[in-house]
Amino acid sequence: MADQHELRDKGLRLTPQRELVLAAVRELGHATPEEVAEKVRQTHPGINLSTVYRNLETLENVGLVQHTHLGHGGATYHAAEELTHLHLVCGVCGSVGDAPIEVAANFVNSLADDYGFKTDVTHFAVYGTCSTCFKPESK
Amino acid sequence: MADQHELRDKGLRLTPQRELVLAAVRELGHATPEEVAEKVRQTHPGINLSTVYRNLETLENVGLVQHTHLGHGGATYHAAEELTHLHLVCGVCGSVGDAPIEVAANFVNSLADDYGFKTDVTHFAVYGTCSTCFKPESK
DNA sequence: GCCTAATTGCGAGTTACTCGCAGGTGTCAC
DNA sequence: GTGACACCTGCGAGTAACTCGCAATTAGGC
Repeated sequence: MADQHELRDKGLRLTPQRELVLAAVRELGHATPEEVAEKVRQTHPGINLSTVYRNLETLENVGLVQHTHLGHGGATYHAAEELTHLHLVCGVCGSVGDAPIEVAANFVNSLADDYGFKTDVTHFAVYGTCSTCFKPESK
Repeated sequence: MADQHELRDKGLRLTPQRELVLAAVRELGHATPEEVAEKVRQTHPGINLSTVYRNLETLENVGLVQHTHLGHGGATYHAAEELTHLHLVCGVCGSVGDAPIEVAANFVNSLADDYGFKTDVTHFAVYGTCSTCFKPESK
């Protein structure tokens, strides 16, 4: 773990709470702040929700985690090194699927060429209907 | 306006408040529930925020308006007939640009072919950095 | 070990909605 | 035009998800 390095470089400290928040994000894959808090409480019951929110923000500034909007409204956090796929959110069943970012390569390039817009495909989910829900349920 | 038709078909009524909410959405283009409420209050000051929220939801069920996630968390509403473009949200300056849905056609097709996922590109914004913010500001 | 600034926990405050209820009012039937 | 009913509205209370200020604590450099 060279996480300390990332933090210290910015004059930040590596506290037990911060380590636990980062570990929780890494372990959970996708997680809302509340889920992270719950996970952290398993090993450090006294941790405050504010602390979780603040650490998530701090870790994001440092670049160790990133947030994504999967729907509803709240943000979902990921470890930065996991962000190699985009999210397919099904509006019917609510499931979240993954797809490699390469699928969007052409799309990203068109946007860059035609609009000068540099897209971060992983930040927002891709909304639609998954194969399971789209197939006419017989009837 | 055949809006009445859409509503009555589902046993719903066309009240003045409902009409105003729909008119406000059409006039504003993109609007948050609060912006809609403010707009409606210009001609009908007594309208309640709950009423705006409920009507937005009702109109969405009927298919006259749709909501999109442009960022932050809250939803933004559009008249259904206006949803012919996708939104390019700049993470730096916060501006919202438009691009025709055709740009995403290939992307949507790949997702459909490879994952059976039927994408609704307009539901979530496309996040990134706009041309203005991306160009190194001289300096 | 000491000192300073970054952090934490806590409680209060804010924002954006959501809900239940009682009275009001479009619509349809006649 | 009149009546009746179910849909709507306004209102106030309630909730979820954060955010903030502050005093006490503690990581890290020396």
